Amino acid sequence: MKRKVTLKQIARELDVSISTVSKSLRNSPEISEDTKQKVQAFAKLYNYKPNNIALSLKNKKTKTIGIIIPEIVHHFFATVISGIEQVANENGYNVIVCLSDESFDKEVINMEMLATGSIDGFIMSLSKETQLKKDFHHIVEVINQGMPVVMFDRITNDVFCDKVIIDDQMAAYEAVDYLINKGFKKVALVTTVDYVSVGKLRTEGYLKALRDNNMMAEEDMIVKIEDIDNCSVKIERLLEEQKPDAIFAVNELFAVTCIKLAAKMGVNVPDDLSVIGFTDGIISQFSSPAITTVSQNGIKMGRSAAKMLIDRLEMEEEDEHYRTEVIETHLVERESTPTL
Amino acid sequence: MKRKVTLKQIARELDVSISTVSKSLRNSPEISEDTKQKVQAFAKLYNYKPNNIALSLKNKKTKTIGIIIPEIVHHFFATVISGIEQVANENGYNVIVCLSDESFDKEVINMEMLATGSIDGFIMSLSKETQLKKDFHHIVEVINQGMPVVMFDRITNDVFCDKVIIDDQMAAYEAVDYLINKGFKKVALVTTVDYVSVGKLRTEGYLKALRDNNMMAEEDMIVKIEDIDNCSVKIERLLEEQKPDAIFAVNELFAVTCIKLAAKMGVNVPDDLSVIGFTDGIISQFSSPAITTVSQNGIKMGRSAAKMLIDRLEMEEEDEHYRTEVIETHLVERESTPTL
DNA sequence: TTTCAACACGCAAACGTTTTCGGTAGGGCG
DNA sequence: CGCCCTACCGAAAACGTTTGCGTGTTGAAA
Repeated sequence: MKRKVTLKQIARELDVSISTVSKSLRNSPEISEDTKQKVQAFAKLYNYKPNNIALSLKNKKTKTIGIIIPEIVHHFFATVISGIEQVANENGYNVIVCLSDESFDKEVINMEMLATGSIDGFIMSLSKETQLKKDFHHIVEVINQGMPVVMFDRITNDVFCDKVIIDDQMAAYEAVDYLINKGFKKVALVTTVDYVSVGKLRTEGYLKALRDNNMMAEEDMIVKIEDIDNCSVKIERLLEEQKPDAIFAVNELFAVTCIKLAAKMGVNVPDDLSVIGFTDGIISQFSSPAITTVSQNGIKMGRSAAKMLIDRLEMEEEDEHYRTEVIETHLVERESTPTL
Repeated sequence: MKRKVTLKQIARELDVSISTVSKSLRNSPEISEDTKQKVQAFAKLYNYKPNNIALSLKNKKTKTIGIIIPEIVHHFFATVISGIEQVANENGYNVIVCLSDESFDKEVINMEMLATGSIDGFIMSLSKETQLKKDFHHIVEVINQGMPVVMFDRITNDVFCDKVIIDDQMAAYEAVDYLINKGFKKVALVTTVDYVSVGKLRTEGYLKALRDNNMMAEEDMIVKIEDIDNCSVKIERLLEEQKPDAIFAVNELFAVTCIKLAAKMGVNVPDDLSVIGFTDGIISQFSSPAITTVSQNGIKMGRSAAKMLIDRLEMEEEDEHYRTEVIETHLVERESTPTL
């Protein structure tokens, strides 16, 4: 087992100074061709690679991006990471991933852990608990220390930083408008509790679409789901008592759950009921029927977030002007809505 | 904006030496209570946290685990990361994730990038291209440099290191045996090309199950899929010409594709055809019908891999004795096989 | 022969820690 | 008064780099 070789070892071996070795390897004109050749050959032979940690310490930059997201077993977040990783890779950055598990405390701990030198900047999406508590001091703190933060999807307006989002309200609006234009009169909404920012925005889009089409929003046509594991009763009650002819669900899990429950009650999708989901993930693609959905391009969001962060990291004088990029969405029509 | 404070700054401010500050913060008995109090108060006030990079350089350990996997937008790999992250977190480690994108070159580059000091050890699953080329020099190299590697799922026997796998052959055997015991006579196999190690093992399990039940394996009952995007014709031909009464698919994507194609041809699952998949992911759970599948516990694999790696990292004298842990699987019975 | 530039290289600082070793001052004791 | 011990603190090395600057040698020009 040959351990990693350092400048010092090469220097000792070749009987020159450390700086001579370093300069030779970086092809400095200060060093004679002779010496350079010798050093470079030796370095190649022993497969010398400069130590990243030492470089990080010296340069005060780690070339590493910290990602903090609620969970990773989740199609959307996985695609975002994928997008981030692409751009990071193209620019010589690594990504270090931390999971908040929807917990405020874990989010704080992870941020503090990474903020002490491990990374150059953050890309993050808020945990539910953080959105509920509205406590963002940990984020403000790292920003004040001069570390750039880019937030995506689950963001807050209480923190000034770069952001990447979709227009949740508009996207929901268009989906619901689409249903209404298809002639549906009783469009229900299956959404999250209000403190989840994106859920709230999508709910607002639903309401606005109804209003603009002169339709009344009815309390009973809206179900808010706190916990996916026991939401069946609420949805079943909706289907039974209200008999909606269309449902807009704010994520694909809700959408597929609606379809499954409907099927169990003998309600056929799309013949008796149309369903539109949100987020074009695996479920929407492979469930039967395949689900019409608002596509939210995670790769693009990730790429965009990474680009914004790296741009900010690599500009010389810092810019107090933060940007919010809005990624466009579009409706993917599949089998859960009428085809004509 | 207040930048991060260092020992040196505290020392200057309090007019003591750097070492006094360091010792005070670590509660050394060498320092008087008075001074300790003063320093600790000051440090707390300015929210001092030791710089990770400097610590890494000094201690020659980064408390970071490198993960290299083929892709992340993939339920199984996401669950494995999740498991790794759990154990890593419990032990004060961070994880840095690199994607090989099924490319040999990217796998090599990523490994070399991380191997130069950024991490303490690897957890990885081989890319398809690497399995095809059978070139593992990059892995052997980092191991020879004294950096521990744990391989999971897509492994090779050509490298000596810790491994975490499932018994692919046995799991496949049991699934096929299950089908045969249900009375099915024409059990087809939808698998990958041979160089994917897990695919090959599952194929062998299928063949062995047939043999042990005195059934002939027929060439025409086996389809090997190279590229998921245009596999329809092969599967349709299988369904049409062979009319199998059961299919064992080596992953859930193949399974759901079979079901969808069957449905299009008027073949009902499970009435006319039974299907068993592999990997209990989102697709299996939410497709209609929900798919009976061999469950491969990604969380457990990830946890196990992380534990093996950290154990090895934290033991004082190094152990040349490598372990291979086999995670148990079990069949999750759902709607794509007969219920009685 | 002296002087000066150019060339080739080494020294040392710096990044932020931790830790070993050494040093100083004061007090107690003989 | 002298010695030693203890309590407290600082200097410096070490981790592996990069780089500005100083220095020595050489050759050529004066």
